Amino acid sequence: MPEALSQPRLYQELARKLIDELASGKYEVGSRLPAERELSAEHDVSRPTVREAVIALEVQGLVEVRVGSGAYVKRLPGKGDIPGFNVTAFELTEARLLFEGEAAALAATQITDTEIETLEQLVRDIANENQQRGGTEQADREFHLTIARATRNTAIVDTIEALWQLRSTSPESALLHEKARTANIKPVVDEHQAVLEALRNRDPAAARAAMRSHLSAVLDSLLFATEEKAIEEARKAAASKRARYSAA
Amino acid sequence: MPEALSQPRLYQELARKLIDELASGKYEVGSRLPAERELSAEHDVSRPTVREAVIALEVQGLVEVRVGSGAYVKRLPGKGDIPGFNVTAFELTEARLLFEGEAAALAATQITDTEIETLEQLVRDIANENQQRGGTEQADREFHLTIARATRNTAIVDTIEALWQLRSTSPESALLHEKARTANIKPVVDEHQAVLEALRNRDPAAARAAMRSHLSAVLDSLLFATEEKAIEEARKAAASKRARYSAA
DNA sequence: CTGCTTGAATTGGTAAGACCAGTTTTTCGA
DNA sequence: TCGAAAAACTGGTCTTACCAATTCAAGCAG
Repeated sequence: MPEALSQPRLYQELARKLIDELASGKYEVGSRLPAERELSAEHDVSRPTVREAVIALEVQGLVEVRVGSGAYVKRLPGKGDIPGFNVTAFELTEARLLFEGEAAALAATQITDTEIETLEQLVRDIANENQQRGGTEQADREFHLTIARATRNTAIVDTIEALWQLRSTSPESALLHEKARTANIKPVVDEHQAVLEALRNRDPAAARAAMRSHLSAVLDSLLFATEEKAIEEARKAAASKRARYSAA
Repeated sequence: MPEALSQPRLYQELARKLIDELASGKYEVGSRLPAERELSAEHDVSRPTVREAVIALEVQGLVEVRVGSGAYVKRLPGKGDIPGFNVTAFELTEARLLFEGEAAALAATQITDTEIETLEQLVRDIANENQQRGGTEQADREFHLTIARATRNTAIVDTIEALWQLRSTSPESALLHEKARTANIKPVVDEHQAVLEALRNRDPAAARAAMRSHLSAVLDSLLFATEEKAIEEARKAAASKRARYSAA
């Protein structure tokens, strides 16, 4: 089930090398990368492979290629650009606690009756999903994204979508969530119901509080699902960190 | 200076087509895309080009290619995945107002003295950047990212990095920001200084307020820089929206 | 008939070579 | 000295070829 690591592909290896070189400061922003033919010889791969790697960087917005001129550094890579770097489920949920809380508050000022109805149906769907063993969490995701869309802000929708994608991208994160979820069913429905209620009343503060409360519960269940000693320390630290933030 | 649109590349055109097909529901999540050779014939391009397009989708997490088997749909594209779809500068800044405000609050509970010093230097750098004509805003970006890193949460850092990247990705957004920035220099330094002061005092509520105030001012300058009639409506709507959210 | 083995067909991975179309640099004549 | 033509360079794309992993069905063994 851990499904074998996909066989490494040359272009990914090369892309990784290039990103590392960028991160190491070998090339400045605005400077030109070596020509494809040079990189080809330098790393002992074919030109198509170099092209594939460069395209990978381009899609990530790291470089910009100009026809007939070359590939230029657009920005330097951050941690998020280094493949194999996984955010933990804790970090992810903490980020959602902060961001989705605010999104819910903003949504409360913009949401339509139609969207409220959609959310009501989704809460029912979530209850159903929890019944079956292999719940897909599709309804859960849709619930949160519907709220995001209710902010009428594309950037916010994109951001929250990205966070959900991270959740499935990071294997560790996905597993831990599944483990925690199956052990803790009913509260989830109630919590979503509370968020919905606050939105129905167009109460930003209540929506924020309900969403934070929900994700705070998720965070707790994650911490609970982790029993290793080493994590125990992190657990306490996280709780204390959250307490100080919430108090403000 | 708007520098001509980069000559279209075939792989991008094909990637766009494929994304549209995914969005239209032609392929379900988990299903397999046609073989490279088929797509090659179908769209009348060479196989290398197909490979480049598929890699573009892969880097965006839309598909997963399995050696010897095929490319499988991993998730369906959201708005953010459709090239040419630009979030407006307003949306972007509004999102930052929400998210970075919270990040600053959390950072206030975690930030180190060293980081405070770094921020002090960055505020000075920002002042310098504003002096020169073609300010790069590099220090500005670094200031905000340093605060993000002080949250000790990778997901938060990634998110805020992504928002800054969006800013440069969207041409419209970048232009408007530049226009607004040159017309409004000094306040920026003061506002950053206020954020820094709150962080120095480890005051989450003050940090949140200062950051929101700063981005609120940015939002105002953006609105001010826009004079078209059509936008005037949106301007009032945005202001009212923000007011209701802030009041909560 | 069932189940396992085996090998052909399919599919992605990579390389090499060629030619085109822009861009940049060099060269050389006015 | 300056400007225009030419050469060199760079990315864009195609074609062909062969390798490696995966699939799947035919065929053999039980």
